[in-house]
Amino acid sequence: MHDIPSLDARSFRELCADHGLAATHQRQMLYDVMRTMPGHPSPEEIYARLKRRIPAISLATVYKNIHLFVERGVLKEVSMHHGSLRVEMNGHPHHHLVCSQCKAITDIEEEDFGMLPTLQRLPGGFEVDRYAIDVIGICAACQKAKSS
Amino acid sequence: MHDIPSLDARSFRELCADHGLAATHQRQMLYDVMRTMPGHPSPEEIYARLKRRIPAISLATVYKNIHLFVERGVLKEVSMHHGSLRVEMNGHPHHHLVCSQCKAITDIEEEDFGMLPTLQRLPGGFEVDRYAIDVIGICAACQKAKSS
DNA sequence: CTATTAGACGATAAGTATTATCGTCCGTCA
DNA sequence: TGACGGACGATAATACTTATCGTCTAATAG
Repeated sequence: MHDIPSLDARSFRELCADHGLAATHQRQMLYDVMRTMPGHPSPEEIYARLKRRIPAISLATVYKNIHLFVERGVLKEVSMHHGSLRVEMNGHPHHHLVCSQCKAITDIEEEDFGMLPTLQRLPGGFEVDRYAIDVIGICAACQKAKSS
Repeated sequence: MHDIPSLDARSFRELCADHGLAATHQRQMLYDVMRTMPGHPSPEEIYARLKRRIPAISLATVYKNIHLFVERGVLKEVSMHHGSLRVEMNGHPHHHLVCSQCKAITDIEEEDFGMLPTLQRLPGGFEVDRYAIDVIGICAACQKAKSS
């Protein structure tokens, strides 16, 4: 178990400057809490822990700043599919093309991949069932909308 | 534009029998609506369309039956990550190991893949940014829990 | 073909997760 | 130092999903 080195205020200011964000105390603490929590905690879990450092913090601030960090490219979302329940009717093995702008999902057959990933090392005891590949990008419609 | 052949009542009954489900009218219409809607519509969108065929249908029935179909293996979820917002702190290129039971997410470095997928064919105009690979299976802890 | 019964249905209340609004406050720059 | 813009916190509002419960229907045994 090794400690995660703490990000000093100076480099946090630089990070913010690079992404056009004001370097506030709340943001630094939020970032630090996220950095030191293992796994991929939910906003609620982050909030609970952050509240221990800044009791007056609000959950809305956590959401607002996570979204802001994502918008400005400081963080990425784990998945593009977290809005609502979606299911597969397509029986063949296939994967997805996901537009990061409009979130549209298009199926793409497994045969259209020339190569499939193969895992060399796995954490002990994990039993693999299948792969799900998301190809993330910008769809034709959103590109058109952007350039206009 | 070709029509999607409609599933007749007989084969729907077989489908249900195979998965231990009662073949109700609502379920058949739900299944049929989902089958004939393009893309991956949300439960609300499915409900809206289904309501045109069965005005008395309830949104709760849509949710209940989608879940039931998923449980029994008739359908699959598009993504394992639709509970709540999760973000990435991990800077390196990496992917995820996802337990389909407990939904835990573990990072896995890109180097641990011997081969990365390559796309041969793309729908015109889609601009690829990156790949996100989920390796779906059962984690060690859930296997232990299952076997005990 | 009918009676029985488990499971399905629909209405609706409740529970999560998330976002918007708004008044106030703080840091920066003139 | 004063004005301004962005950030904050409280809270209301909204979206999404699940639970509950009384009624009804499909499966099936006779």
